[in-house]
Amino acid sequence: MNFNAITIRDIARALQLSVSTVSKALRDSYEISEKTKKLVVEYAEKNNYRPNPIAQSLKKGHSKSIGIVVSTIENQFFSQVINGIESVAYQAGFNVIFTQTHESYEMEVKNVDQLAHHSLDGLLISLSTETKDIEHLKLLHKRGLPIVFFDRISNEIDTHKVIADNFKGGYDATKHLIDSGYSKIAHITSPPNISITKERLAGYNQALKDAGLTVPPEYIKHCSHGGRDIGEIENSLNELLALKERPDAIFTTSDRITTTTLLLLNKLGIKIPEQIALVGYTNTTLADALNPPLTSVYQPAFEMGQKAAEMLLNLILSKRPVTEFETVTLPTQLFVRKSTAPREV
Amino acid sequence: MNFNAITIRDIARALQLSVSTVSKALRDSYEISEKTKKLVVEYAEKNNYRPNPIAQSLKKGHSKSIGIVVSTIENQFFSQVINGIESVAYQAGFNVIFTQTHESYEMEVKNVDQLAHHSLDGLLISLSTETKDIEHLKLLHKRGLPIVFFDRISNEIDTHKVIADNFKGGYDATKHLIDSGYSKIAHITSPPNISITKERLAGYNQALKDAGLTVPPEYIKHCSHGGRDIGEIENSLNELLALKERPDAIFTTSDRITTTTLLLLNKLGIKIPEQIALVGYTNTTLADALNPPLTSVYQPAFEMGQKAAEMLLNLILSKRPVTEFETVTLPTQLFVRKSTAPREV
DNA sequence: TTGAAAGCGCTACCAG
DNA sequence: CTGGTAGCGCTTTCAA
Repeated sequence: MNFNAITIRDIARALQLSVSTVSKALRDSYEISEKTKKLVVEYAEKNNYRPNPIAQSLKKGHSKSIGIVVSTIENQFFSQVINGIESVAYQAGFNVIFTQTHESYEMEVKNVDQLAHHSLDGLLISLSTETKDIEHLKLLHKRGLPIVFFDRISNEIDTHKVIADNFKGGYDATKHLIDSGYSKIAHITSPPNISITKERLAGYNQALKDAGLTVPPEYIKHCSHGGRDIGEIENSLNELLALKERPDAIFTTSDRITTTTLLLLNKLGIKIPEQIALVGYTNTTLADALNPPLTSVYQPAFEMGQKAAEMLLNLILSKRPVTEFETVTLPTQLFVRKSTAPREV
Repeated sequence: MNFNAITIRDIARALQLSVSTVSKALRDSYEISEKTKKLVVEYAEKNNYRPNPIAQSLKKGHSKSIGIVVSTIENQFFSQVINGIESVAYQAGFNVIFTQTHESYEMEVKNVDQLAHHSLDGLLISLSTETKDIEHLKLLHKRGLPIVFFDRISNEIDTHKVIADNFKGGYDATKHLIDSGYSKIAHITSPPNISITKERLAGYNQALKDAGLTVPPEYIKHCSHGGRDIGEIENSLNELLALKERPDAIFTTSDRITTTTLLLLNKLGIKIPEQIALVGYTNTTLADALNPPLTSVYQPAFEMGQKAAEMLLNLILSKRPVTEFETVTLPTQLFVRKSTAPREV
């Protein structure tokens, strides 16, 4: 409150008391008489006094706020995660400060730096697709900043982590395609350096293997910017469609890649699932209303946010240094819809 | 940085200098010799010194952060707005702190209060659907907190505002339906107390009037929670469908109401637009991929966020009190798609 | 039960 | 050019 608010001093002066007495009275200290307390509290209330949290922060050494770094809020998955984070942070009286990397490593470093030096008590982060090196985080972590990873994590820092079961998500999606009669299954995904890509890809590969299927390496497309621009998704898709051995199904990861693929397929007039089936990771609430209704791998995003926030709060509030860390894995759900209807033979 | 960071004092001690000299050297003051500056700056850099922004805030009286209050981030419109806000705030070196009201007046009051007393430099707000009274904001505004309204605004506070052209959005949508051969046009919208509802409704009414059409009052449905729960949308829709004079088209407002209506209609097996046409406000990027592709009123959400943030920053950074305020109105766009295909007679 | 005073980290004023 | 000191608003010993 820079806008000339009433301070503890003002009320001390008005009541002919000392600053410390007022401070104690406000915090309901046992050292202060009921009478004085009442006097102070009433005056404070009447004049709408609020302690200046900046001063409190400076004194106490913490700011009651946590930072969030995500790639972009304009993605249902992340907005749901943030929603979850906010809900628990709010309950605990913590503020939430957030920034977006737009999948850029440089932005990530800058954001983290800015946040870290804006005195927050903890950091919640999902790495950008470009991020390979996490020195920027290691440094802060070493200096004592509590960090919890979610979604796109790194194993180079020993701390709490929350992820969805990416392997199973990939496995289930692929297996479902196989069970529905598809065998030439392509995969459009994010860059191979980030955790979720590897895990989902592993699930995909395992499902193929378990079914005794093999696919040519050209069936796996990595969008180096995680689908940040439509162009790279379009290229991947076109390349797949141009293959002599054209895939009969596609498994996509991430909201952006999934919905864009659907959009493009529709635009090209390619019938789903008749000409090509589609299953993808997405948290959109509109999967049922899409054309066709889209079989989707859904992640419990809200719960992921809640869990991550809880873990971070634990770290922050813990009296003694935490040395035991856990990685929580949340289940994904496969919602079967028309885009993967059993293949007609 | 509560995690034992290096302070200006540490470096003063290490270099056998005074605190003030170090402070000045760091701020590149003309009073300090080049030699000392170099010494200090190098030491600071080597030891990764960062000024404690909390202390700076306390000293300077501002925090370099702005607060955002929206109903829910899990709505493409708002996430796009926030995206816009963040982009300009970031450029200006401001942090963004956000909270959600979930359309509850009580939450709004609490959030505003919490934010306001968390020492921010300015506030960006879109009112909750429940909000009728804005004393909570008036008070802060009177005390000097810069506020900019966007989307759901109030005229009870004289300040900058950014809105989309809601009247025209409503008018265009309705006129388009009329031009496409529909005449029994219903309207499902938010509660009548919020600005956007009134404006869009006015546009709807005007378009009907201009076409010489009248509709029974039962054609206008207000969802008292702005569509926060599906139930109220479902009820409105069912009531409309049960009317003896059943509407042949529906105009909906807000992402939530629009997409839910589409979902429900699909579920009921009602053909769009054959049995009932649909046009709605929504900022979803998936309108083209919906079943059927949805004619939508699109608001320049990102630009709205940018504009609102710019205005707020102006207010914050302005040396002298601002007394001239403006209300910026951004154009909406009508994207015509299949859900309002010309009526076959 | 109350108050004086120190100090969180920084900036700014005034002396030297 | 450098340093001492006050003070932002609050909490917290320590005395009284």
